This record gives sequence, structure tokens and C-alpha cells, in this order.
Amino acid sequence: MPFMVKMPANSPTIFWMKSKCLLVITGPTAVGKTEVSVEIARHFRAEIISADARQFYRELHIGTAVPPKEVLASVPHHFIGHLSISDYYNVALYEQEALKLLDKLFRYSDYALVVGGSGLYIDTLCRGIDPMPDHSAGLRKEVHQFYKAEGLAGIRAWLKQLDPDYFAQVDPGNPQRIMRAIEVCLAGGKPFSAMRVRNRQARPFSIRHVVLNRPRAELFSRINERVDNMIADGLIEEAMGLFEYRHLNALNTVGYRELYGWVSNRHSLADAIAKIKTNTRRYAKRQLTWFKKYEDAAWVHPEETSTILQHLEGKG
RNA sequence: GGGGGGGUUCCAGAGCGGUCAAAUGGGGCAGACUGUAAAUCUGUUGGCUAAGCCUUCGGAGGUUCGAAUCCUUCCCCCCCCA
Repeated sequence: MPFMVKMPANSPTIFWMKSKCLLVITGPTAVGKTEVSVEIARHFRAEIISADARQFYRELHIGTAVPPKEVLASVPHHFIGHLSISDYYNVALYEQEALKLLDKLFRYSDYALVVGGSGLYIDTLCRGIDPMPDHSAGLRKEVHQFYKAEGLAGIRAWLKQLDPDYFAQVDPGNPQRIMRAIEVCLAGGKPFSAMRVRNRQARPFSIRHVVLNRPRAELFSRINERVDNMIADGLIEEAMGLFEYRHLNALNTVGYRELYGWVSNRHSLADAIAKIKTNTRRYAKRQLTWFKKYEDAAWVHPEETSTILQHLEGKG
């Protein structure tokens, strides 16, 4: 009798067998995930599910280091360029869609391969996220306007009133978090903290996790080099072609925002490029910090393919 | 050759007799993180046998109870006149 798991109400109704395995390859930006992914995917005859939140947008290529055409053509990839920069999207939608996709993929293969560096997205796919009320974009705008008018103190006071428990926990200086909590309280009619219970969802498949990493100096010089290549490949043109959309969240992205800062005369081109490099390095650092909590993950150098395979086969 | 400005902790740049291991910014390092996540935010940043001590503010002397801060001198930068 195969091991069966009851799925939560909002998940696909099918029951999956525990023999299915989700392979996760993550690691900081520019570590070399794309390069190894094809070989791994072929080995397991798995399709690739991207977990790179900025590769979702079809208008973004160079700045988000989307895998080259040959790579995309050699193994089926999902969640790359499936959105437009003007689309609204969030992790919960990703979770839903990815689970639905897995449902399909696992009919043909025992494996699926997640490749990407967006920690929150990977976590959500692997363990779920508490259900939260949906709400209109208008509500977010409203809260944001209140913030602009009343400042940090204003939204803090508001949150304190709506959800004193969460108020006691949030970073007091983080407007984004405070505003989100307010939105959710308003939309759900109850405190955010009552909904954010961090329930871990059981998944009907096993998960094996590899974090790719390199010595810091090596990683950083790859980042610097990659940024130069992006510029040579036409990042400036790509960014400028999207100039009118620069206010969109999707373009609040390393590699784009710095160039907009340059055209807006906030700094020189050379400074912009230097900033892209340092901001990318910082991003990589933040990713690494996030990945450190993956206790079951194996950390390996991307060139050690056989070690990677070993871990993904469960022999690690 | 004459006149003026300046050399400060990784960098830029405040400080201008005690409250200075030295503001602030940058960078670095560390961290947080349940629907904006390549986002957003926080801490830390001379050394140590750490509520104390030691070594820092171009070099060397000096004044003073006490100097990054005042004086002398030396070295090095920059600007103006020649």
C-alpha cells in the first residue's frame, strides 16, 4: 500500500505517492545553478521548475540571468517568463501553481527539479504557507498612502491597534512588513498574527535539498564578472526599453534600479555598474544567510557534480 | 621662489584641549524574514586575558594634570601668484 497523504483543501485533489521526490538545487546568485541544472535534470529525467522570482517576468532576460536558449531548449523549464512585469504575483500563487504542475509532472517521472535562489519561494513550495485573505490592490494602495502621509509612526500606531501581538514582533523600522500586516488585518477582519501561525504543510513527496556554494572570493569575482558581461550583452538597452515601467515592483531589481538611478542623474554610469556589483554581492549574502537554516541540505561546490548527484539520489 | 589649504580609524569626511576608540556617510562583516523577497529591515565595524586595559588621528620633539585638537620642526599632498 503506497504511502498516502491527505492534502489541504486548497491543493490539488489527487493523492501522490511518497516515492516521488522533489529535488531542490539552490544557492546564491551567480554560483552556477543553471550550469549544473541540465545535467542533473537529464540524470533524473526531471523537468525544471524555476524558483527565481525575477525570472518569472518575460520582459527581463539579461539582468535576471535567464538561462540561455540552448539550456531552455534542452530540458523543459517552468515558471520562466510566464508573467509580465505588470502582473501581480505572490508566493501563494506560485505555491498553488507549482503544486499543480508537480501533480502533472509526477505522473511521468519520479523526480522534479527545482532550481532557483528565491528562498521564500522554495520554502513555500516545500512546506507551504499559511492561508491569508486575498485583498484588492486598492487596499494596499490605501495603506501605502496612509504611510506616505503619516509616516512610520503612523502605520506603527495603526498596526499596534490592529494587532498588538505582531506589533511586538515586527522590525519596528520595516515599513513593508508593517504595511503588509495592516493589509492582512484589514482584509481578514482579524489580527495578522492569528493567521500567521507558521503551520508546516506535509507534502506528498519527499524532498532532497542541495545548496550550491563557493568560497566567498570565488563567488564574488564571478558576480563582478557576470555584471560586466551583462552590460556587454546589452543590459542597458534592456533596462532602458523598460524605463517607463521602472516604478513596477518587478523592476525594483538589482541591475535595473541602479541604471535608472544613472539616467535620473543620481550617479554616473560607472557608479551604477559598481553599485550593481555590490548590490548583487549583498543579495548573495542575504541568500546565504537564508539558506543556512536548511538543516537537511547538503552544501556542495557546483563543480562537484558527482557529489551533487549523490546527495540528490539520497545516498549522501 | 612667494602666498594659502591640507594630511584623522578600510574609504570619504567631521572633530579643533578633557565628556574621543573619535560624528556622519560609504564599504565590509553578521543577522532578521509567511504573498513587494534580486524586495524590505536590523546589528556591528582598532586590539585584548573585555563594566578594565593597550595601541590609534603623517613623523619626531615640546607645552599641559590632560593633546586628534596648542607650539616647534621634518616629510608628503593640493591650490594661487611667480
